[in-house]
Amino acid sequence: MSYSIAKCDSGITLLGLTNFDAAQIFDCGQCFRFNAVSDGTSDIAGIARGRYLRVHTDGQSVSLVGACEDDFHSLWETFLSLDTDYAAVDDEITSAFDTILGREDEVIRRAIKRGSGIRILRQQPWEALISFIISQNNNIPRIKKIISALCEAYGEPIDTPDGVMHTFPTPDAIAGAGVDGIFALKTGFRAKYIIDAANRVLCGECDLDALAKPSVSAEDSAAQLMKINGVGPKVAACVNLFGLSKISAFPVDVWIKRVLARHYPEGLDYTRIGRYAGIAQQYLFYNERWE
DNA sequence: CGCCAGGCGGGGG
DNA sequence: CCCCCGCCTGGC
Repeated sequence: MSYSIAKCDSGITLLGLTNFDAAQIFDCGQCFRFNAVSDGTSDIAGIARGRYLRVHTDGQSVSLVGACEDDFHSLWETFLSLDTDYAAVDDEITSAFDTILGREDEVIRRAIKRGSGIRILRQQPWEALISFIISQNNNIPRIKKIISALCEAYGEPIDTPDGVMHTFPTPDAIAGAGVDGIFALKTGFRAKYIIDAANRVLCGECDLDALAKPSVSAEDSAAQLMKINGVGPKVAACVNLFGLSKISAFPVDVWIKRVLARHYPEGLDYTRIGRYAGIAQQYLFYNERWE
């Protein structure tokens, strides 16, 4: 999985990086704030961790446009999960499925092959929490629209090469908006959930930094998150997986239910997949969603 | 018009 | 404990 970092005219280039496909990573539904840059390139750009990131892909190499090495080590290496050996992860997932089913599983092999460029982004816990509360009973275009409106209304503006963009609003900013302010952004019945989340985070009742500690299990973390009104098992699992680095979390949504019914009619005990279950979930999801 | 979209809370059986 | 309904909104 070794790759090298080089400076280039536009930023930094990552050479020899495998298991990395920007289109898959930013289009597999884990993240709602990145989009194709509309300038003829197939670059993908957005705001993460309060900073602008633009990913350019050119054949074998991936470059982070406008980034310097310090940015890479302090932000993007972690955000993009480049410290994880996905080839090793894939092997472990494959053998876990074989063990659970007691046979060679072609379904997970195909899903891994198709989604081989996916990496789980390490998003900020607070952003993941609000994003997946908004995602419930909703579709991706509208989720993106609502989150964008939320950032424009209550985030901080930052200048980028693509114009003014906005950071994700703080719990304080969202709580200050009140239910009416959040409802005005077309969040519908989720407005009161979003405010409840902000209030619980602000008063310390929900301590996201504490939940992010590796010593806190995914189960304990989910139990804490589900005290928030509007957070059930699915949203909690997504926050664990995408915001709290708890990669064993396995969100079960309608697409995964479809996968289980169609491809594992004899049943699949996904609680036995193990420490990389969340990555397996992404492969299965991606394979089903964009079949 | 009705139905659905990456769920969840609340009520009734 | 499980099942089922309603829910904001936009797109079809």
